Amino acid sequence: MKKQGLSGVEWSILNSLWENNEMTVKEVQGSIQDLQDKAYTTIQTYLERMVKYKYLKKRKRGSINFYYPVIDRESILKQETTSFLSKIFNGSVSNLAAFLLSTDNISKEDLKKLKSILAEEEKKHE
Amino acid sequence: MKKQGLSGVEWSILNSLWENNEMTVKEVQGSIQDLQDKAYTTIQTYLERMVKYKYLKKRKRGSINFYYPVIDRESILKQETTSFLSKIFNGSVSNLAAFLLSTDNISKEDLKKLKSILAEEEKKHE
DNA sequence: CTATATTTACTACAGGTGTAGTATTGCTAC
DNA sequence: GTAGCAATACTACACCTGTAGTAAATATAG
Repeated sequence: MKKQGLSGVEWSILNSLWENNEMTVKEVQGSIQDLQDKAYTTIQTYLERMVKYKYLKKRKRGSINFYYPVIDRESILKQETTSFLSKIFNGSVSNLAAFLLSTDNISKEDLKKLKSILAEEEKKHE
Repeated sequence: MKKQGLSGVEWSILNSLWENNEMTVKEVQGSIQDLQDKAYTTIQTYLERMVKYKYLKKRKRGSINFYYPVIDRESILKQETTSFLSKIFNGSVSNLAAFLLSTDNISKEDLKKLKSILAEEEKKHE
């Protein structure tokens, strides 16, 4: 079968690795709240599978494995966003925004930030 | 294990059913491009599993099964959107918008629509 | 009515995914 | 240098998911 999109945990792991460049199993576990109560080998399995699927590579320092990302954050972001938007909102952010507004699912702050981002964009293209 | 989010196909099926109230296997297959070249029983399996997971129910008319949705479109939209945004964009639409703008991944039309939706909202709250 | 086609109900199977156990290897503190 | 702890490598297992085959029931055309 084909690998699905990234799961929440895989995403957290990637975020940690993008920030820290390379990490051991233990460090990864330490950095992610949701993994705190999981078995050490569970995290190991995640990491090994992500290597298998070419999201990561590993390198040994001494006898310890260090994992590091070999995929680009921006391209994954784009891929996940595109697939989400096209699946649910016919590919359109404005549809998403319309939904959030009409159902009151956006915070005041976020709405404000959204407006200011767009205003900013406006300026740039004057 | 836990059911993942809705797959693309499941989403299409739900959309068809929300529009048509109830449909047979054949009708579902006919209504979705991506299922055209799949075996009839593949669609049947999708539908039966969606019944098992309580997205749908079925009712017999004569000896034919008709499937219909028992979940609310809006609540699923909300659930999927929330989980996507929190997974990838820290729960914030403005982060998503910022990403799309900075990487030039939004069409002119969509951007225009987005602005007009926000302007509209502005008016409503005067 | 009977041969054919449709539909259902059930089964199957490979690969994904969350979760973790076990055996072995290697490090560390006496 | 050895007992114990930590890390690696490997294996396991149940449920998910895409895909579909098969047998039995039912409808349909002639």
